[in-house]
Amino acid sequence: MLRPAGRRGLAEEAADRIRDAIFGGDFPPGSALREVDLAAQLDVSRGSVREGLAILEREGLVQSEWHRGTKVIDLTARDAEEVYSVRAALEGLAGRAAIGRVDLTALTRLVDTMAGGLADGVPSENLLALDIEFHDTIYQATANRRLIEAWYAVRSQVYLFQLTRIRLGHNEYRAVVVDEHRQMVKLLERGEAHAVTRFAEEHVHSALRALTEQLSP
Amino acid sequence: MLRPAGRRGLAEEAADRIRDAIFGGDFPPGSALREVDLAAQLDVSRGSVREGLAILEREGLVQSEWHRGTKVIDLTARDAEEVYSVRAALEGLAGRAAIGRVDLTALTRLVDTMAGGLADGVPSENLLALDIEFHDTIYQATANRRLIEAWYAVRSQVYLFQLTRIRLGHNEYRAVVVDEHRQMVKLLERGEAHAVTRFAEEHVHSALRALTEQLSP
DNA sequence: GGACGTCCTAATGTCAACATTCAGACATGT
DNA sequence: ACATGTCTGAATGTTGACATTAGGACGTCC
Repeated sequence: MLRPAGRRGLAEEAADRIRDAIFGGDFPPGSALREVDLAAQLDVSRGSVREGLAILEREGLVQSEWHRGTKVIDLTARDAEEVYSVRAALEGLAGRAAIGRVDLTALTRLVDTMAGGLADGVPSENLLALDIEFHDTIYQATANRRLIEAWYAVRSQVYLFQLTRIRLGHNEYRAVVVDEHRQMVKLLERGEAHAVTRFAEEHVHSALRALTEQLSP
Repeated sequence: MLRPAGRRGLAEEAADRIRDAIFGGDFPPGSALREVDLAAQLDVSRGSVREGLAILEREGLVQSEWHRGTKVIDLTARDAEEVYSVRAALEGLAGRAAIGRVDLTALTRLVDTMAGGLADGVPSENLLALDIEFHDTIYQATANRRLIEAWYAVRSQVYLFQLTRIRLGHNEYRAVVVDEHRQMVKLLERGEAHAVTRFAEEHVHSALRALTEQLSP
């Protein structure tokens, strides 16, 4: 009943800090991440920072070039399209595979918390955290390690894109989050694979549409 | 017209050598990859080997645990199911996105080479290399970097699984490769997204079935 | 003024020494 | 015999020094 206890190294720690800093806006898209600076700020060796940056590159949050350093990714409309088209395929598969395995009460609780927060005027960033946790729960339920890996490879990028969606698009996000996720729970409960797949994909595509409207003009 | 010239570091080099060794059977599934040994054999520092192993972990070929070293992945039926279900979703998306962009003559040439090799009694390993190149071509044509990344995250595992399919299953692979890929080209030419998606997914699932028949009994 | 070659600097790439952790062998006590 | 505690060796984790590279600043030549 006990999950294996995991120790962590400085690289994971560094990756966490840098990721949070990127989400927090300390390193805007396109900015350079210098290993020496990061090492000094985090008080770890450059080697550990390097390894941490490799983790973030795996998540697609940053990009490294030979002897040219690593930069935070850009957030162009094309990038959004790439990320969300892959995400749609993954969410479709995940939804299908999660039928009969997800803890529906846990999902409902998450949606209820979102609804409550929405009514109480909680900042959209917090709703987004619940949003992601909702999808994490589904992926975990599939117990498909490769699928979960593939999700992690876009998750941070999704997070970053959704943050800009929130920050640029006023209340558009708040207007749809709760309903869309509650609908997803309902379909998962009904258990029709085809319907779940289609809705999950549509859920992602609608997010993309909302985003591109704010990126291009 | 010129692609940017890419320099490479020792880490990529090390990753290539180790990957080839795994494919070649020098490190069977489950075996340990000791950094000191590898560093000595490759005549590079442990740091570079470490970074190379991180690359292979990104490809899903090996798995590392904190202070417990890295091992080559296992090839259980469950692992095959995980890899191929994700691959099916990706191939479906890739096929759809490649319509109208992929170089159909290049694909045809690949299939023809396969057919010729099949008739000439070329080893199945070579056919497999062409098989993978066929799919690489499709993914590249999509110009979707995230999709290509996701493909790279399963590609080496697919390679390894297909190698065991070849080595255990005598001529089952040779009997279907050419026809399936020629059919794929035909559908890509016709350009109906739904048909391409469905066939690409089925193509992967049939490979999974052939594989599980040889892994479980 | 523009094309070219030469430095110089600031960053990354590589390495070898040191620190830490794990897993098993062994001993001890009950 | 079993459980527990201790030790040890072999591996990984971490670090700081050194090597290499990219790209700009500068000067020269035409």
